[in-house]
Amino acid sequence: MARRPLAPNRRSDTRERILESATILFGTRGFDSVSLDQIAAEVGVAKQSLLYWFASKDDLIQAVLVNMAAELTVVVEAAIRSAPDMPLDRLEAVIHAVFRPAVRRPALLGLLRELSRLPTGAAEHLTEILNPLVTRAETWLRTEMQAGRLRQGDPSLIIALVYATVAGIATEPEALRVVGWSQDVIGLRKLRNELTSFLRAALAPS
Amino acid sequence: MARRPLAPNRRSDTRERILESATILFGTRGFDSVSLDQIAAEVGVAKQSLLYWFASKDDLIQAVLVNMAAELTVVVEAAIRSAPDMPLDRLEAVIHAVFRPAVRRPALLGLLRELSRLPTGAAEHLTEILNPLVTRAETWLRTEMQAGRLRQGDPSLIIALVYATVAGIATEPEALRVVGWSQDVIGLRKLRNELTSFLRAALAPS
DNA sequence: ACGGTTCTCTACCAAATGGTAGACAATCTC
DNA sequence: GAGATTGTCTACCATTTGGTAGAGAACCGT
Repeated sequence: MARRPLAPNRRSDTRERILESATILFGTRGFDSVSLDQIAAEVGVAKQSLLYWFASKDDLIQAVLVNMAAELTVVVEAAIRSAPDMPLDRLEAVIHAVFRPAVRRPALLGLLRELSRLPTGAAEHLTEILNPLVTRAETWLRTEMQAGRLRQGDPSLIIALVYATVAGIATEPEALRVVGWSQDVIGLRKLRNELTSFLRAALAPS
Repeated sequence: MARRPLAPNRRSDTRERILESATILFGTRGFDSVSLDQIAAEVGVAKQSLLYWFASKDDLIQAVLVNMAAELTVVVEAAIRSAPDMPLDRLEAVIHAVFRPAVRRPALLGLLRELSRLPTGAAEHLTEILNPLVTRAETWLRTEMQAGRLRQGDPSLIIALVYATVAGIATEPEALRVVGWSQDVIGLRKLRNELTSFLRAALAPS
């Protein structure tokens, strides 16, 4: 005796609502710390409805990650296309693009922190999506360096450092409270700006 | 019928062995993903021996964190005392000091990533230990800036950014494999060096 | 020698977890 | 209107989890 009748439109939006809630919960508290029951309660459905849309918890995790990777890809690609031509300005535009969805939904970047604890099989799928993005950024950096518009350096290392910093910033603001800061002093936006100014200083051609 | 007789020396070293194994497991896989059974198996004792030395899992977590914080404090203080007088050199020495225990035991920095998921009550205790360290670094940076030996900036933001980067680097190397890098290309040591060179570029007096 | 302390163990337990089976209602197709 | 499809639910289950109870061995001080 299903109490909630089907929505008037043909397809239900339950899948999207599950993905959204799961993204937030997984991003803030981690895969293993969030149970299917908690996600279901957040969405407002029974746990078995989750398992109707996603065959297992690992499936749901994978879907959340692919979703996040796709969203990041879109905003980054858009930023690259529309950004100014000067490499440092373009770099700043991309950084801002990465942070923009996170300003509205900080949990998105929190997922980056979880990349080291993927369910088996999810890694390959994600690599397929993220690797082209990274490779593209790498070749772009290298080209600009050879043109003398950026200081010489190892593109892989630079990207890795930026990635690590963004993932680390995503552990905020909870972690920073522990060492004695408030969110007012250290905000996501301030940290993003500090990161870009660091990048400018480190990469400006000498 | 305890099969293993007591060690010849009076105090058993079980507590230390538990702390060491718990540090590695918690640091690599997170608090919630590691069960007491797994830690006990790693140490080679029964789970109930864990609960003899630590009243609960939260107690063990807190002990691990306090241990880590104390170790970090020691190496940082030592680096500050013995480091050269030039602020950028001293900064580099401190960064190296923070990474040194991690080179031998990467899981130690992984704990930083877990600071946002503390059991209730552990936060205050940790703040007591870490906050003085941060405050001291902050005032030191401010003094050097006023003396014109470092570029002007917000000390809190700089420290937060460095902290975020270190915590992010700690999510390596697993996470970086996902975006298509090998550990050979991006190592802990290389990232550390890149971080210090970024800091030098960003903080050198103009 | 003996009683207390220290330390480790086996045996359980209640709760939570991911997942299965299957009933049932609303809708679509014909 | 009949049957298939879609979507949600209740009921249940095996396993794992953090934690308790308590026995017993080795060692200590006296």
